[in-house]
Amino acid sequence: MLSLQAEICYKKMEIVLKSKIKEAVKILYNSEVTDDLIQIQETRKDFKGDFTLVVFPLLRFSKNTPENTGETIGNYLVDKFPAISGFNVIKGFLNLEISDTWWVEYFEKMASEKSHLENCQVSEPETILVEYSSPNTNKPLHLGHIRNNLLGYSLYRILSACGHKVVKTNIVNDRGIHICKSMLAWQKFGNGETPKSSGMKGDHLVGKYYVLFEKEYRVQIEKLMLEGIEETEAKNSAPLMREIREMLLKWEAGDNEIFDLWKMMNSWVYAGFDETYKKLGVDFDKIYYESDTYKIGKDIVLTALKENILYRNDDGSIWADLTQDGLDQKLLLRSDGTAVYMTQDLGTAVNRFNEYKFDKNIYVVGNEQNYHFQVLKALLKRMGYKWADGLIHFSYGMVELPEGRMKSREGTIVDADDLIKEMLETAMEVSLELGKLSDFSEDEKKDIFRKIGMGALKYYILKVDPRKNMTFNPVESIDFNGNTGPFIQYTYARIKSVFRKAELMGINADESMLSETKVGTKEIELIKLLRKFSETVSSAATVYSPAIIANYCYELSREYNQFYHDYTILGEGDVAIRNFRLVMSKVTSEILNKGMWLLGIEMPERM
RNA sequence: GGUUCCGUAGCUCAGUUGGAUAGAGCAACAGCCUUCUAAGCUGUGGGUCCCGCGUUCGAGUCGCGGCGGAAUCACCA
Repeated sequence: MLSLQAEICYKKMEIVLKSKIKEAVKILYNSEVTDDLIQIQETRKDFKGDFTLVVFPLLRFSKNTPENTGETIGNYLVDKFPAISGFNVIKGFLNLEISDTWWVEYFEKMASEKSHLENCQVSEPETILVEYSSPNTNKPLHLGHIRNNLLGYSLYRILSACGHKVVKTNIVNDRGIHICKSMLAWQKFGNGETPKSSGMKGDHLVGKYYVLFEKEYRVQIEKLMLEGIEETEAKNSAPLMREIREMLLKWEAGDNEIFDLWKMMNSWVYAGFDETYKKLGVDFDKIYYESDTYKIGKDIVLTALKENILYRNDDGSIWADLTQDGLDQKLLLRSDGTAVYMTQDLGTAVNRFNEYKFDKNIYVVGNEQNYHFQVLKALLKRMGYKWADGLIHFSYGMVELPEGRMKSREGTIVDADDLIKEMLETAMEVSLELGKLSDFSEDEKKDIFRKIGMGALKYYILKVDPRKNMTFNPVESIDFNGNTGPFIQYTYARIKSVFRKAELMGINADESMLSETKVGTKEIELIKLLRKFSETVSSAATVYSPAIIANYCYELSREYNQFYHDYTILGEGDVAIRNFRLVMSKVTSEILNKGMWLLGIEMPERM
């Protein structure tokens, strides 16, 4: 065992360095420095050293050149701090070299950790609701929903990993005028078609009638316009529009026939959604239905009206005036008394707070709804709900195709089920071509194809900064080389393969035997990268970005693959070095596995 | 028009609280499998970080002004 000073906290070398530098400035220049002036960063790869102190901010104390200041502080640190084995100064940068001994001891502790998430735990865990998916029950899920679901689910795992109590919720938009559209079309043109009779997945069947409604509605509008009626008027007075308005009224009045129809068609859709969710590997702890919460919303609106927070228009509609908040007038109840989107969201939020007393309620919803959530928060605050500060709109960017936006009218919507199917097929084709799985059973193979195909899809979407709009290129998405999910899975499978062979040779990775080894620079590079895992997870949780973890896993895989290529592990004659490399491989595989797990991506043992 | 977000290599994307010579992948070209999985590794070429001004010892990063793009401002959700 090596003996290092107890004060060297293995978790945060930077913190120790900071205090040492503070001490140095005090003794050398007789000055007190504040923390923000001590800037420590990792040394860039093309320079010698491990940590770098930027000396520019300290010049005001040293009253000397950057070079001399760096030199003086460097000498002091090497003298007083055994973990620092040397230093060099380039321009205003003091590059500190940490001794190999320190790195090895540090790595030994890391290797003994079980989850590698020990350092991510927050001191004050919160109750956090994550709402994601929020489908409409009138059409199947598409590519946009996939991004939503993957982000929401990953966010859940990341926040949970940091110690928060996270509740996955889904709000199903199962009521409203748009739902009536597919119902009406089915009633008129369906001839009693069911998922069973047609063999169609329920959500797709309902979606078919929604599209049919839009088509017929369009025809009516155009006909009216030919008769010289203006477009807005035509849209309002088209017979189909009148009919769905009536239907919505009947629905809100609880009309039996309409209600039964609604229940039946929704049950078809839910069966379809469940299948897709299962394939995506996402689930929910609590599902809310707008049909339950819109009434609460209505009550809230009427109460607020009495309190003069809202106002009633001449036609009976109820509005909020948010111009003082820099927003506009917002309709909350239609003149016929039916609810709108905002009405139910008010109800849902209040309902949820009463149920969970959450610290945060994160809405994973596209950035096209930024305005909606601004209004929602402003409204709730105005109504006196203090917890509204805890509402967070996790606003992610749109998914576009290389040709531009997906448009239902042009039939460019990428269907979730189709896409998943395609990914799995491609994974199968590529795998079979490489022919590495010939000794596997059909079921085992299928499972591996699924992991690879879904891994590729999930990684492709999650590696992009969630806030940014992204382009989904179908050709690129099924590429398994380079910065892709399968690349990371492959790295993992490779390590697993090494361990299978090691077992046959009767070799074990022994974490307790690391200290006596002499390590190479490549090993230390890897240790440095492995060390960054927990801080990567922490910052992913802070800024709500699975992409940070995705890119970290990629970087780690690249680094490991270089190592794997350049050095032999099991063939190494020096037992201590062989063991060191084995332990390092083991930790790498554990961290890759955990990192990808946080993204909701499964890792195959072989591929 | 108002508000919000975005603009980095041919394409898709990284780029920590402002730090050193801006990085990957894809695509193109040239190499590396009798040795732990070549879904890998190495190399070459590729940049006015949209433009301008400002703050700073230092700006892709911060501020202001342009230009370009997206979203939104519905009795749709």
